[in-house]
Amino acid sequence: MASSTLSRKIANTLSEEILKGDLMPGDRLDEQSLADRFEVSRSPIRDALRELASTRLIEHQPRRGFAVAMIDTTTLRNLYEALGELEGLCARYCALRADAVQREHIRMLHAQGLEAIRLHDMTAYAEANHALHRAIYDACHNDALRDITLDVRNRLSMFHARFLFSEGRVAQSRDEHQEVVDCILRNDGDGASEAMKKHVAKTALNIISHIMPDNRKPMAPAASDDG
Amino acid sequence: MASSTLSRKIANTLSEEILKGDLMPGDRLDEQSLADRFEVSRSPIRDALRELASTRLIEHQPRRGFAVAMIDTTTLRNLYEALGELEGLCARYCALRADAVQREHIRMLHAQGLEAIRLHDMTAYAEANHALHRAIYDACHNDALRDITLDVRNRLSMFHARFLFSEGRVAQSRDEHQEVVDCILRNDGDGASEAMKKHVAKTALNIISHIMPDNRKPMAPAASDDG
DNA sequence: TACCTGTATAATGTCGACATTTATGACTGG
DNA sequence: CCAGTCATAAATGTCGACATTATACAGGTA
Repeated sequence: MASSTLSRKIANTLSEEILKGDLMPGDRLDEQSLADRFEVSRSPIRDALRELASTRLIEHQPRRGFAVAMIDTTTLRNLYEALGELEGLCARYCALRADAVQREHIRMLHAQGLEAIRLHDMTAYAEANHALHRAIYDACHNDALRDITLDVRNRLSMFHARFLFSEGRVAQSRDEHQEVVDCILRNDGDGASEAMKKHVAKTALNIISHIMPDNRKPMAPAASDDG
Repeated sequence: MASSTLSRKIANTLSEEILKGDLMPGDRLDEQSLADRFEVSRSPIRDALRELASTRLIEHQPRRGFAVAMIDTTTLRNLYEALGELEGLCARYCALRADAVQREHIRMLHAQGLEAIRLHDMTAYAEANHALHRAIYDACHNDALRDITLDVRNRLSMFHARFLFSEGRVAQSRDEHQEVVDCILRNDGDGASEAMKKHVAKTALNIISHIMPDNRKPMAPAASDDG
């Protein structure tokens, strides 16, 4: 249990808290406070923060410390545009390259999502949704592309986690997923790419439209609106 | 300029040395040696190495330190495939969105490259080449996409620097650039994307073909020395 | 001879303290 | 009452030392 280094475990903990939304964009990460909290010295804290900064979840400015990355609306739009293109590429390569096991896995994850919707289990749907996208990255047979896409998605995860589940959005998202999966299963690279790009674009529109109203502040995700 | 922190200056220095090829993939970065060399303690060295690791130019393994990233042939192919797609996207958006100043800048950089070739000044050509690609990223009007693309290109820069300038490759590259620039200047997004993807693919093929035969040190972590 | 093992060395991980700089706030002058 | 300046304080940057662990080498045994 003490196998990995302290700093890595601390980085993982902080990462989860940011992804979960416990730490909000703009929150400062005070080294001494974190050292007190984890009952270690500042050295492993510094290492953990530098490691986290590599994911761009947090930002570092010399002599001003670390803070959870602030994302303004322009950057948010750019990131979603990039994510759409990247996921489109993953979907395309996935449709063209995925092996039988991977296709079956994707089909099953989509079915799990459908079942979660039927049961109105939004937590299960969120997990299936994430797993489905992840499976498509994995099946694109390009680890570099997968990693890049995953990094962008992680940077946006705090927004996803909060705004994904508005009323009509889930049904829409389900249908979009259906189209992506259909294209992948019939080896339709162009179709999968286009369907995925549209899906991400609509997700982005949904999320940005929720955030735009209180755009005054540098974009901290406001309170969740789902139950 | 002694303004920024020690660690940032050290990171920049090391980054340049890796990009230039002074430090080769697999070279270990000993903290104490670097501390002695820069005449500082290990703390700023550690910070610099963590910062460099965020660019994936170097890798970190717990209790095993830092080393210049090793790139096996599979990863190299994947990175070039990703780079082709990313640069294709940048070229597309550039063709559709670049303003007059940016288009003129791109046209001028291409002309500089042509002039460098006429003068057989390979250093000037390398600079113009890099600046042209960089200008296309900048003109895509998506900073996130630009940063992602630049990161991938930097990870590959050490290979570019070594193998870009084989005999016939420069003329070929020049013609490919010509096509990309022509497409951009006539707002042809699809054409620019396709031309750029082809250009990167041929660059990759050229470099990989140089590396594959004499499978020298930079590559192959698993298949080490029995071949 | 080959392989396992134990020890010794050297590297990274961690710690506490000091130095430097930025930010905060009070005080004075206009 | 507001603006500017100086002083205090708190945070990050840097340092040297100790702790822990991986690596290498020597020694012994099958």
